[in-house]
Amino acid sequence: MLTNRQLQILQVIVDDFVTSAQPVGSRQISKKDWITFSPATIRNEMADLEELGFLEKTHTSSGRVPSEKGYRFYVDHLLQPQIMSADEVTQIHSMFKTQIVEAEQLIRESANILSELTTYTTILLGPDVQKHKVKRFQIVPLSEQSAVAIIVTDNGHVENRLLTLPPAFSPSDIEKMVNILNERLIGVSLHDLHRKLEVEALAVLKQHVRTADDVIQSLIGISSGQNEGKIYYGGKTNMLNQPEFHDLNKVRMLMELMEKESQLQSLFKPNNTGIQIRIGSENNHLAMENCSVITASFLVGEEQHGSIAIIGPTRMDYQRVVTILDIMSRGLTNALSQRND
Amino acid sequence: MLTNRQLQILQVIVDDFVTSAQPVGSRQISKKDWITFSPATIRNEMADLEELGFLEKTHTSSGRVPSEKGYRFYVDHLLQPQIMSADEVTQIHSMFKTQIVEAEQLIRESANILSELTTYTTILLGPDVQKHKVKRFQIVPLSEQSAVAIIVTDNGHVENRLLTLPPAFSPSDIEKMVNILNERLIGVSLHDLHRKLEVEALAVLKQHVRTADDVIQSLIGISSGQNEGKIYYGGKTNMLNQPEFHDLNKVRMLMELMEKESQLQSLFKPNNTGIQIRIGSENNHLAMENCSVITASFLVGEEQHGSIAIIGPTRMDYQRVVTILDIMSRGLTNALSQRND
DNA sequence: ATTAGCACTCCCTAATGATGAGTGCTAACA
DNA sequence: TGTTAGCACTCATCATTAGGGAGTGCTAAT
Repeated sequence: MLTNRQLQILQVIVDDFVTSAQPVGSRQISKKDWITFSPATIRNEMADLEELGFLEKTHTSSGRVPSEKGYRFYVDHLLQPQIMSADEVTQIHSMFKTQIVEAEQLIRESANILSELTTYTTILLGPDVQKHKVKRFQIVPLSEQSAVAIIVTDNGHVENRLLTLPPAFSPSDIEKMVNILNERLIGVSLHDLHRKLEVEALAVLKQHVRTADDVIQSLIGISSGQNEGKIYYGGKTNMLNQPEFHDLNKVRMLMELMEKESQLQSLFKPNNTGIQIRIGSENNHLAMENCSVITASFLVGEEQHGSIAIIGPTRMDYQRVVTILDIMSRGLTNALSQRND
Repeated sequence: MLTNRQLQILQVIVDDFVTSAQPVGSRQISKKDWITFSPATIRNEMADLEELGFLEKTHTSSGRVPSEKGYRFYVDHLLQPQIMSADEVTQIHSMFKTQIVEAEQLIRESANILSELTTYTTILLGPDVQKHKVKRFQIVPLSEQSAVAIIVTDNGHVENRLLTLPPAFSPSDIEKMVNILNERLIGVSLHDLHRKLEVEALAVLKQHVRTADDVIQSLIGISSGQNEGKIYYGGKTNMLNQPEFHDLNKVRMLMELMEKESQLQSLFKPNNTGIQIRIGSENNHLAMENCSVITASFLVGEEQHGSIAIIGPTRMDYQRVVTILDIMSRGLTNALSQRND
């Protein structure tokens, strides 16, 4: 177990390093007026803390830098709720107070405000579309050969796809088809739709409408199309301001990672509710070795939830981000759940 | 007017510099086996070309580098159609040969292939939504208080927006409303829709449906929402590989520019058809001082068109990009116009 | 008109040394 | 016994220096 003095020192080192990005030395620590012991004592304690794995040196005669284990300990035991400036609180709340506009607009705005306030990068994952349930099918013919299929889900999401109609596919065929689909598939989640279409609907439709095969195939495409929630970014370029990303290679790896939408879910989605912090290698990804991710989730309606991830260097202002994220996720839950009652 | 020899030298310098990114000296030029004169002669000619403003030196005793004027002359007079490798041609054509999938998918894919083939960054502006014409209105109620309004356009684009219904807005009210809208507004372009809704529809609707005010206001929101075509990116990180972007500040400026969707239209949209090249300061933007943009447009259906922009350093392989872009824009026009017949 | 030769300029790199921040250790102190 | 002052040592950083090399401009010879 760490002594009280060691806790103090660890705390100062993390706090100082987070703001200065410079290794912190014994002298610097001793200057804090609530630190009563001398640099020499601090040096001894630091040597111990290093032996225990909480601190590291960048070279033999440098000051100390928190190790991953150090950060981990810090966020687990040393985090203190931060007081935010009145301005900032207003900035967040004002967003939620405005007449609730389009949900998407709100989410987009949130991502921006978050990255503005934190100076880090925000990734906001919209609720998983797969859980939405079908509310209505619709097929709108465009010409002899083409039409648009539309699926409206229970919470207002709209999926659509262009269909190529088989020759001699009449308007009445379309009507029949839409009716059958609406009879049988309302309430089915998009996730199940794929299978249901293939197994049940296809058989029934064939009885009523010839040449429905191709059309159904296209419809199936809708459900399997984009199978994850939408992704919103905020402050993508913020990371370029962090000294740890003056290395172009790191920047490139990170950017490439963020372009690959498929990976984002696994990397940035929290595995349960509440605020979660993943530090450096805990992210299990080479490009994120020097990054920490703080995630939170918010509710949309009753079941569905989106998630927010803030990505910064491991030398991140954890306290601040945690408080902001907490306020923000609650705010979003409020705003997005009341609209669906 | 430039002598034949000067033309040759300018051409070699641009070609060499484009591939090597190093200032090219007289000795290097004389090594080309179709160059018959000596380094000394070349030096004299280069001095003349510099005086004329086509070349620059990075320092007193360096080789020469093309100036903007040099590039401009090069693209205007020295560009020769490039022969592409069979592999590359196949890669492009194979994309168009596959069963025509979703238009959006095709465009997205194009952006990726383009940036892969060119090693530069691609910005692809989808057709201007404002020109689409309304094909069908639809309002799908979700609950007592909310509904989704859907507008399908003539070429299959779907716009949608959540509506908050006024209290006691009955299903029959919705039906009435949809009917009126469909009667009056089919064929109107999204661009005009805004005004028509405000001026004509509002008045008529008020007569038939009380409390339609708010709903109409929301509908108006659809048309004025995103008023430009969709934007697709390809190879955003490609520029990081170019030596001229080893400077983090330039990278940041460029990235920030590309995030600001509002600016993209004016910067990357060609002002008429055909392939256009804007070099360095011709882009009229600080962040693009060291960049060139090559743009082309493609047709979707009869009137509408999207545009492609390739962004690279001024030291860009103009010949190659121009040929690729030409193939690609024709291909896209073909693929996207036949589907609408 | 072209070219060989040569002095000159300037970038780039590696080597050198001085400076200073910070440490670990030892011995003195309370 | 825990704390602290003192000191030798390490290492990054920065400025300076020197050598090498690529390339030019000029002049004189062809």
